[in-house]
Amino acid sequence: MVTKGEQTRDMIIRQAAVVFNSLGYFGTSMSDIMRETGLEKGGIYNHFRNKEELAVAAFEYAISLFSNRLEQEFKITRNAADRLIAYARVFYDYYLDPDLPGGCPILNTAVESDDAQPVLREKARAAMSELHDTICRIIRKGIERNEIRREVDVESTTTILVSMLEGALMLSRLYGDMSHLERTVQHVEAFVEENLRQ
Amino acid sequence: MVTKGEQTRDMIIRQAAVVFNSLGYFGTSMSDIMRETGLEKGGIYNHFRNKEELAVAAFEYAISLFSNRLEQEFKITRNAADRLIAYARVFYDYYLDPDLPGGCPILNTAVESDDAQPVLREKARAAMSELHDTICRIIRKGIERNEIRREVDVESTTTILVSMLEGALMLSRLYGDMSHLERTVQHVEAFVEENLRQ
Amino acid sequence: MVTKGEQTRDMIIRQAAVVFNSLGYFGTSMSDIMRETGLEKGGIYNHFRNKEELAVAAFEYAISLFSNRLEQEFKITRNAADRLIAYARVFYDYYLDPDLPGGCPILNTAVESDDAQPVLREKARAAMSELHDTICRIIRKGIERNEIRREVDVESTTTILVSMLEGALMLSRLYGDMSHLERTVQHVEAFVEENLRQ
Amino acid sequence: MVTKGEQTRDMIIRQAAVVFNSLGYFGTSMSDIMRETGLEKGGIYNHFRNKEELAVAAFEYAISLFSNRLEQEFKITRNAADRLIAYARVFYDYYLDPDLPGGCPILNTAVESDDAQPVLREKARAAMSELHDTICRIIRKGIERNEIRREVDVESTTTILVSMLEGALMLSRLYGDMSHLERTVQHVEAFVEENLRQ
DNA sequence: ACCTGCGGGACCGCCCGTTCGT
DNA sequence: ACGAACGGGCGGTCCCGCAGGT
Repeated sequence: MVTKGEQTRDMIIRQAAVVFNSLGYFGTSMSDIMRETGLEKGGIYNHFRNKEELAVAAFEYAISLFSNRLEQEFKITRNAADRLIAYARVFYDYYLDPDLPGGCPILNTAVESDDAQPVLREKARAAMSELHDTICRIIRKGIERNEIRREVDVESTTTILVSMLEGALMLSRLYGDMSHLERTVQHVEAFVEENLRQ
Repeated sequence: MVTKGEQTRDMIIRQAAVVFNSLGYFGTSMSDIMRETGLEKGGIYNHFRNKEELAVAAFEYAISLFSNRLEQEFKITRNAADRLIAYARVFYDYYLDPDLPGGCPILNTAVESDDAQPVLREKARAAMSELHDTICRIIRKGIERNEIRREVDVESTTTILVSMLEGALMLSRLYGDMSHLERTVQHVEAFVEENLRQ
Repeated sequence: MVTKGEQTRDMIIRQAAVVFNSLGYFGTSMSDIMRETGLEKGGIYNHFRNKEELAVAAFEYAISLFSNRLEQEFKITRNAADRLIAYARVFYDYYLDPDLPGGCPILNTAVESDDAQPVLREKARAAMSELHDTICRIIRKGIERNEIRREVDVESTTTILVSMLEGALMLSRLYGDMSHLERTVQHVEAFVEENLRQ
Repeated sequence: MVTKGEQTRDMIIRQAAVVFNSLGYFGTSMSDIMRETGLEKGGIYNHFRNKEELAVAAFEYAISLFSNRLEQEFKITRNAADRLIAYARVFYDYYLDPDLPGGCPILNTAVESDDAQPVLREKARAAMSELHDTICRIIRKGIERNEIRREVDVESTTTILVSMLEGALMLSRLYGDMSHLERTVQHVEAFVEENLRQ
């Protein structure tokens, strides 16, 4: 059973995720959250001890949205090489129709959180590692299943794929121009076919 | 002749660039700048109308530092294919020994500045375009000089190179682990030799 | 029911009215209000969006105090000619035992508020118009009731009475010498008897 | 001989008088004076020890302008009764074509200066006394010369005349409506003819 | 001798994140 | 869940002294 309080908490998280991902941790004030949720300060602080705790919850929610997209894609894509292409396309689709405005939450948090925000930084690391590991696992499984060439350097390829798409999403968002992501997806497709697929 | 005021102004910019690139625009307070410069508020606001004007000056200074590195590298590298590799290595070197702590100022500013910071956003766009155009020009000249293959898609290749290295620098910084940049540089080297070099 | 917040808000207004009427809008700092109310900045800004909003509320409170005095006098004075004399005496009494130190709030605000303080200026205009209209109405009713001579110029007489007493209060306050108001009240009495009373 | 320095000092005073009379002592910043004079801070502080000293000089200059007007009128008006009317008309003319925007400097200073501005307050008192004494002297001389009735109360009449016109100028300025001063001048004319003139 | 403008530091009005009584 | 109160920090402006150049 879901209590009223949990519903409110979830609503706050959903709304806060939008604001935090758009304006950043420092750029977002609790007043912004108040406006967006329609709650008073006390109502929010009832559910979260402080701004950071809320930001962490919102970040994890944002990550879960993106992960769900990936899972969804991977459900309908069994071949490892295809999955890597699907992964690239998820970034492209995410740009066109994002769950949250403001770009990739992991990159946003990684860039903004410094030594003064260790908790968020750690969360960003964990989320990025999760993404990295997912790609690694796909490649490794692909090698096992003879869908991907045996000589491929798993770690290195993963780094390339992740870097490229994070960078391309950032570029497309900076210019409001999807062509950067478009080209990157095409490049990933060619790269997979020429260098990875068995 | 350089007046005392200009010297002070430059000093403020240099110190501010460090802080802004580490903590971000919102994360940086004027008190941080005061502490770093050793000046009082009045002393700083004598040279800059407001925080944004200082941030813009600091950003432009940060960009100039990175550009100088690139130029320096390009001075000792004539071949276009070698220049692209040199470009990748500049990111790697920048990570190991950065002019400013905090990573790539362009990416930082691109990620943090939203619709509420239009001036900084535009500056980030301009700086990124400058970088993009530099790479484009190298490839195009390489094609003219028969150093790079005729069939190479200039724009697309540039997007890939820029995305990959911005993304890789972000990854290496997030983990404090240079291996991401290392692998990316190796990948760029291979990519240049196999796909670009004539 | 009166909430705690309303009580506090009223208290702030009462205290602020004292300070604003003494030191003026610019001369009063929020720290002055803090000291007087015993509240912290946040406690005050909870109830008023900004200094101007507080100043307006304080001004309206100050006006209401003076209006109450007038009403009180007019309750016990039915004859129009007597009421005009009572009106003059209210200024005299107000000097001797003011609700707020600092003189006439309307004159203070009229003099200090310029084009940069349009809201306060408008409030001062409205309050002065209210006062003017009150005197006008008394004279007009007095003419209807044959208490005041038919040939009296209502508007002109009102202007004279208002000007004279505002000016006299200012003079008495400038010198700390009630004789200016004393003489003016005597003059009003003579003026009413010789020129106005039927 | 007038040195360059004295010229500059006078120019500063003239410009400052405009600003101080418009915005008040607190409402005027030294930057306002800088903008108006075109001088730098040091250039101003060379001639005046601090803001207050400048304000005092500007006030005295403003007073002198008004006094000159009065003197001018009194030069061409020998009869005492006529002089009192002329005095009223000077206020009217001053409203229509002021030497300085912002109304009567004496009233402005009297209203704004409180216990925190003892020097300005004293200057305002002195200037008002000067005006008061001038009117007193006219009436007294008028009595001596049989231009004004013997039984007139000099002090009281002066207070009435001064109060009325200061008040009326304030009213006309508050509303931007000269009719208040117009009526007051007419009333003074009638008052002089009926009550004062021999 | 005179002016310029740099730098200081207190203070401004305001908003922040937070606590706690209701 | 509200909203009053907190207290400190925000970006920014103030007035002013003083070193240094002409």
